Parts: sequence; C-alpha cells; structure tokens
Amino acid sequence: MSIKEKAKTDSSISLNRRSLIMSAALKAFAQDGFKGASIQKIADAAKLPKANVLYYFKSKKALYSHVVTSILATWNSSFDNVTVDDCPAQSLANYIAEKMEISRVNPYSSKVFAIEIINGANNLNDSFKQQHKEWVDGRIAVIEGWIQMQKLAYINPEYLLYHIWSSTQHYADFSSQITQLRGKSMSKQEYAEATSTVVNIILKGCGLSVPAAFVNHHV
Amino acid sequence: MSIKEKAKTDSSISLNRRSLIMSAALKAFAQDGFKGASIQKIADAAKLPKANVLYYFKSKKALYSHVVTSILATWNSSFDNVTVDDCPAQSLANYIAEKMEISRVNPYSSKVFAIEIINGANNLNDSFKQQHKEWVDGRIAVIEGWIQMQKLAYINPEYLLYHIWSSTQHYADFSSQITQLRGKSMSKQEYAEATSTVVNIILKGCGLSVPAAFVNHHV
DNA sequence: CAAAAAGTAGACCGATTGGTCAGCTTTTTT
DNA sequence: AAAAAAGCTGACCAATCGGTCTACTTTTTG
Repeated sequence: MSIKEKAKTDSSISLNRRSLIMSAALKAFAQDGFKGASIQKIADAAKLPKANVLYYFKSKKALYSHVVTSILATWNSSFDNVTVDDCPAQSLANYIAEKMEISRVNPYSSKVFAIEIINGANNLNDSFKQQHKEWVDGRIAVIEGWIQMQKLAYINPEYLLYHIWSSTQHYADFSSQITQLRGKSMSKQEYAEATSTVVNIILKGCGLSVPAAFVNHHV
Repeated sequence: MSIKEKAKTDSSISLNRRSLIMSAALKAFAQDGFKGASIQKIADAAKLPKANVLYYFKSKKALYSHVVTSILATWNSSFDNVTVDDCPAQSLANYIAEKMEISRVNPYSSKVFAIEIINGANNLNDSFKQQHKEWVDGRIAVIEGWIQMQKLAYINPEYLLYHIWSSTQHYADFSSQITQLRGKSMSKQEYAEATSTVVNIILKGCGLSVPAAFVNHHV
C-alpha cells in the first residue's frame, strides 16, 4: 500500500463516508446477496449519489470484499485461545453463548456470510479460506485432545463444530421465519432462554455437565 | 383453473419442458437467490431460448413460485403424523434422520429455502406461511404433550424444533464450506456418521436414550 | 386433409445494471 | 495566497435485465 493511499483512507471524511457506505452495503448484501444487491440502492440508502459510492470503493466486488473483511474482524472469540488444559464444558458453553450474542446483536453480518457460503463462497478469497481452515484444524486438535484426556466422550470434532455453528447462527439467519412464527421478534430475555436451551442440548448431548449459568430454571 | 389451462399444462411436451426449466431454475435460484438469478441464465442452462422459458412461465416470479411449491411437495415427513402416543426418542430420531437425508439428496431445495428466508421471505405467499405456522403449532402441541406425560424432560418445544432444523439443514446449505474444510464432499457413509452425531447430541441433549440404529460405534 | 392449437424463437422494448469520465467545489498543503 | 490534493456528481456508456410481440413451425384435433 502506498503512502498516498493510506493517507486517503485515513482522512476523517473518508473514514466517515466509507463506514456509512459499508453499513448500507451490509444490509443490502444481507437482503439480496452479492448479485442481487445493486450499487444504486446502496447509494440511495446511504443518501449519496452512486458515483460517490464508486469514488470510495472502486467496484461492487471491492465494496463487498471490504464488508466481508470488516465482519471477520469482529468475529474473534474466546474459543480462539482455548487449549486442552481448559474445561470443555465451560469453553464450549462460552463459545455457544458468544455465537448466540453475535446472532442477536449483528444479524446482518451472519446473513451476509450465510448467503455467501450457500451461494458457493465464490467471492471469498483464498487467504480467507486458508485462514479459516487453519483455525478449524487448531480447534479440532483441542477437542481431540480433550477426548484423549477423557475430559470429553468421543465425538467427531468436526461435526460438533458444525452443530454449534448451525444452531447458533440459525437465530440470526432465519430470524424472519422465527419472527413470523412467533408473531414478534425475540426479546433479549427470550434470546437468553434460547441460549440456555442450545447450551443445554449440546453440552448434555456431549455428556458434559451444564455450567450453573446456563441451567434452565423452568417454572 | 380453466379446462384449457389444465390441458396445456398436462401435455407431454409441456410437462417435460416445464420440469426441465424448473430444474435449471432450482439450481440458479440456489446459487444466486431470486433477485440474483436471471431468466437468460436459466434458459441457457436448459438450452432453450429465453422467450421459450417465458412461454411456459409467465414471469420470473411465477417460475420461482412454482419451484418453491414443488419443493414443499417433497418435504413431507413422518413427523407430520406423530402424536403424543408415539415414542419421543424414536420420533425425533427419525425426523432428524429424514431431514439429514433431504439435505444429502436434495441440497438445492434446502438452499433455495434458506436464501428465501434469510432474505426476509418476501417471495413466499401468505398461505404458505400460514400453513407452515399451523404445522409448527401442531408439532409444538405434541412435544408439550410429551413433556406433560413426562415422556420428555422440559424443553422449549420451539427452540427444539429450531435446533433440529438448523443442525440438519446446515449439511445442505453450508455444503461448500464443509467441502472446502475437508478437501472433498461428504460420502454417504460420512453422512451416516454425521446423522448419528446429530441424533446423539440432540437426543442425549433432551435426556432421551438413543435408538440402537443411531448409536455411534466409534473405533 | 384442413383448421386449430401448441410450441418455437428472433427481434425488440424500456428500465436497470456496473462502471467511467470530465468538470466542478472543497479542503489541505506549501 | 497559490498550488495540489481530495471530494463530489451529473452525464454518459455498453451490457444485461424482465418481458412482449410477431412470425413461423409442429402437433393435435375434428
């Protein structure tokens, strides 16, 4: 990156405009996917002329790429640093709870990724994929360690990860279905109950005891 | 529907063409969503001129609607007819296994629905939604019955259903991610192991004993 | 065999797509 | 204050979009 470019992206106006555009783009991509979303509608949502959007992001693909990158930056988790020495029950429960919180607070990010992967992940560059694969391999190694240390009954670590991802992201990705079925969107308290339910199913499902914070107190 | 229309849709050429177009459309909508897919590309995939596609389906929306309807027709499940008198463990295990099989055999259908719901379900008509809601309400009543009869420990039936849907559909919707992580797509045997894993987690997670057919025999 | 109906498909329509460019204003730097 | 850089945007471009129409061929019907 040249000095000139860096200066440009660092100016106050530029930063504000870029983040304004990106948040409009996030919603647009979440609603219509990469192909379905249009620069014009993103510009309208940001209340800017289309040419101005293309002044800050040289193409639709570049804008999408920046949105995806910024989402990934917010997806760090305590599970990243878990080791075989940690407690499986506590580590997994925390991970599940964090993923549920992400679904609750930032559903658009989850949706953008979901659509991208469903569509075949054709717009993610190889370094993303490689990075993700390395993360997964590392986490699988930890889970396998737990199994070998007999802290965890045998389970295929890969399928366990898929299970955690799917059951938590569902609350973001399929929120419109959930809202339709309940007649209203989920409150923070209802999210907490759903979180407990997911934690309970998965931890008990793995033969682990449920940390006190997630025990369901049902009336 | 007039007699003329029925005759038209029933002719042999018409049936063949329509199903040819619909299968091309299914893939297109799974890849790019409703907005992102184009009639031209569907026509190309079906090796027909665009005007011919629009001869059989009067608009893109009509084509989409027919695709969605035909998907729903194939999604009947043994769980539809389960009652409080049935065994929760067996009923839920069968339902999970059926959903996994649908994911394996017909991933495109699952993807079309996933994208539709993620995008906000704006292209599903109200009768679909109503029908679905009634199905869900009925199933929730059965699960509540099990809980009252103490055949099943307390769990929020709604969240249980979401959990089953998400963990099974994940194998269809996110197949590209799974393939990327493993370096190859899942075999039938691997699907069977994944199915056992999902059944084990959820049934144990509900405090139910796992039917013999789904016990994981791990080496 | 003739008439009617069904099927085929190129040409075309206005609207929208992603993207460029030139000319302008504003801000920053020297 | 002058020069340079950054920011802004209407006008415009070729390509594609969903959809229509017309002229033609094939198949079915009476």
